[in-house]
Amino acid sequence: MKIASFNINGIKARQQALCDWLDDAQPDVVLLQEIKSVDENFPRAPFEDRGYNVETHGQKSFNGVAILSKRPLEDIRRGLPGDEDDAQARWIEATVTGDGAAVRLCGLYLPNGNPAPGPKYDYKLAWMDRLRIRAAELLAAEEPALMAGDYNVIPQDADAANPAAWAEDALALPESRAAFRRVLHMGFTDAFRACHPGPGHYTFWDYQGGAWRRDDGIRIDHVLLTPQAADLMEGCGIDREIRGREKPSDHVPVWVDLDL
DNA sequence: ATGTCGTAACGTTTACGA
Repeated sequence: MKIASFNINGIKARQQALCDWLDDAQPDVVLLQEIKSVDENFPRAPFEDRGYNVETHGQKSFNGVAILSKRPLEDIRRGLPGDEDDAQARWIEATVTGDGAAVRLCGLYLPNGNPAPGPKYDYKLAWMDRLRIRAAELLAAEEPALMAGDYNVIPQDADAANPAAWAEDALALPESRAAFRRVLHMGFTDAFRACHPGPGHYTFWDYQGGAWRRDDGIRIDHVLLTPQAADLMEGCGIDREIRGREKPSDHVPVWVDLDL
């Protein structure tokens, strides 16, 4: 089962590009971030026509996450637990069952956090602490599960073409990296790193300054696997090529193939 | 030339978030 994560930067603007990629890549599941749409306005038809079930958790203008799945989605939950006053749509969960096993899917859009320091950075770190608590619950279940999405964290200098340019940025500050490591070290596998060690692999290139042309990218979209999911991994990749297409998102998909 | 893009709004332009 091919499961992908893709920050599409606006579903209205990306509908055609997303459909073109779906037709090429044929993922079984896609976890979407930054749909920038309320649920009522999400264009479901082009995806349902392609055989996907669609579940959204949107808000007006900003953020918003969704799941597309060729197999039925069960036990859907919206919102990251731990703060009932948090109105930002950044988390959605569902279970999908393969031929053998089931996997719990968590799609996330972690706060950017800039400018740091400041209230937005405080919100990012608080959100990461809530993520850690939900992650601990997933591990305790001892079942296949994954948390995939735009983490807005550059884990190590090797995950940036120009790490010096990001040194003071909320995506790379030591506290951001420590919070990400804290989750990883509980027992998750960074799926892409497990398959592809070494530098030069990115999932985001800024629209500005010719970042794509210069390959000035960063790796901030991640798939974290519980041990039971990691044992099922048959491959992982980044669909880098689509960043060069017409009207691209500034992110590209990262995917994992699980033997479910 | 704050150099790009997407979204919303008292819209033919500005503000915000990224």
